[in-house]
Amino acid sequence: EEEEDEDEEEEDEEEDTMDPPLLGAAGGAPSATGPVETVGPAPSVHGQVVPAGSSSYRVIVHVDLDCFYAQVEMISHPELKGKPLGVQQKYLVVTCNYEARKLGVKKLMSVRDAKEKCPQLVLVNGEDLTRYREISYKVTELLEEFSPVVERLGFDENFVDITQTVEKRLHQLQSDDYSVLAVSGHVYNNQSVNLNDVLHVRLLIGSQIAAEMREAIFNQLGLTGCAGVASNKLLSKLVSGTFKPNQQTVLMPESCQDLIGSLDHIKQMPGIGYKTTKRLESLGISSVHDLQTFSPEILEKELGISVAQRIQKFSFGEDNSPVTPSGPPQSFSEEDSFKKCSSEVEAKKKIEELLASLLNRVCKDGRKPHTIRLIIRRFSSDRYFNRESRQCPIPSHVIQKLGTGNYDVMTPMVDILMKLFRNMVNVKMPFHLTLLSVCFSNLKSLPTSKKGSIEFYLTPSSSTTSHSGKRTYKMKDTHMEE
DNA sequence: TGGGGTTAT
DNA sequence: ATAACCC
Repeated sequence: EEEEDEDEEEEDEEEDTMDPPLLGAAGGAPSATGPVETVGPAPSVHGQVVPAGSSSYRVIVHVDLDCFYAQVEMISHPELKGKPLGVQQKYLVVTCNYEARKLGVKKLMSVRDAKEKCPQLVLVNGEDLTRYREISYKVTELLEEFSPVVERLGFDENFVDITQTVEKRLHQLQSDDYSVLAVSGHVYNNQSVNLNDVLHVRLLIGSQIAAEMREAIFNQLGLTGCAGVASNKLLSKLVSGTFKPNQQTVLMPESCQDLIGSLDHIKQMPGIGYKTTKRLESLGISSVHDLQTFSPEILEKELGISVAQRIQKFSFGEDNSPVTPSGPPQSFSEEDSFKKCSSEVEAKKKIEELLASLLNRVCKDGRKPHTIRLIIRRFSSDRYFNRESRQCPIPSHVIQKLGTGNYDVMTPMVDILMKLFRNMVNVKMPFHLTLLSVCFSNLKSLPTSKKGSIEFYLTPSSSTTSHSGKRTYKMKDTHMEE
């Protein structure tokens, strides 16, 4: 076994080669599907330039770690391996390993039910996400070595656009190498692979890269997971779950209709959530086929043009959304839920705890938040959606003290948060909260070099030009000092 | 029903 | 600031 030199990807323009349309008109789709998967105005994301007018197909891999929190806990506590293990947050088992699943424990099962089903179940507390978050980002960083285009979805899933990586390998191949090409992992539907079909060959190479990704994640981090390889995010995500722990599946275009047809309810379509499902059901739409054949005009009226067009495309397996590199997080938050919090001092204590953890995290990140938000949940039988929030800019003198351990940044921050609190909660009246959360957002990098420096925050002003002939600048909106 | 995240309006 | 979506 020799090292494959993975090396970097450059601005190599691997375009041309007019290819057949992506999805064959398989499976009697009644509505006009149009040119499938053409990306109109060339989205140029990280060098994924799509020449205007050329048909574009992509190779996307969805990587989905197996019961992630449970795996992390088994790495931290090897003595737990082999035992049925659940990760607990408050009175919920949020995930569990496969030993526990065999014994009937399900994700998001209450601790009571889980213990009843499985008395030997070992529970560990998973309310502190620090380790999960750290390892989650290690996985993302590892995947970024294969292609810089990696989008996170939660802590345990990533999309990777490996179109360019595949192209590079394809062009490195000699024609007589084709005979040694073999798919890695499962092929959806057991469909046969045609080595004369350029799309098949690209997806096949994609399956090999997916296998290398999973190998790297296992060798370097000790984690197992699934992968799905397909021509867009929707399909890669759907296909990754077909063989479940620690296996991978590639979808050839001809099996697309079978894949989406395998869903027994539209709710299983990623992107169609609780609310949309309810509205679709009120229209009599419950299966993928219902959605495919429903009048687009009526759908647009009910859901708005944006959602309607997007999800109706989903029903045909079409999804032109790009893999958007996540980069560093847009926000940091800490939350805690509880049975009851009904006094201001009690709330202040909890807020101080949340804030202390957050300050720690934000300090390690290096960037500085410019916005702070407080979120509450009031007690109500009304089940879900009862969160309210208030946010405000962080005063610049507080921001500056952020990195420096010397100064007390807690006090001014707590003062701000308590003002936000009193803005939402009338403390002179009885109240009953069940959740508090603090969020830092609007993160900005420190002014480091030229580009990160003063000019970054100023925008050229045409209205005024100084007599010296030098350009003058205006402040770019909000909270800046000096 | 936890403790997080994202984008769109 | 909220509403929708994702895990």
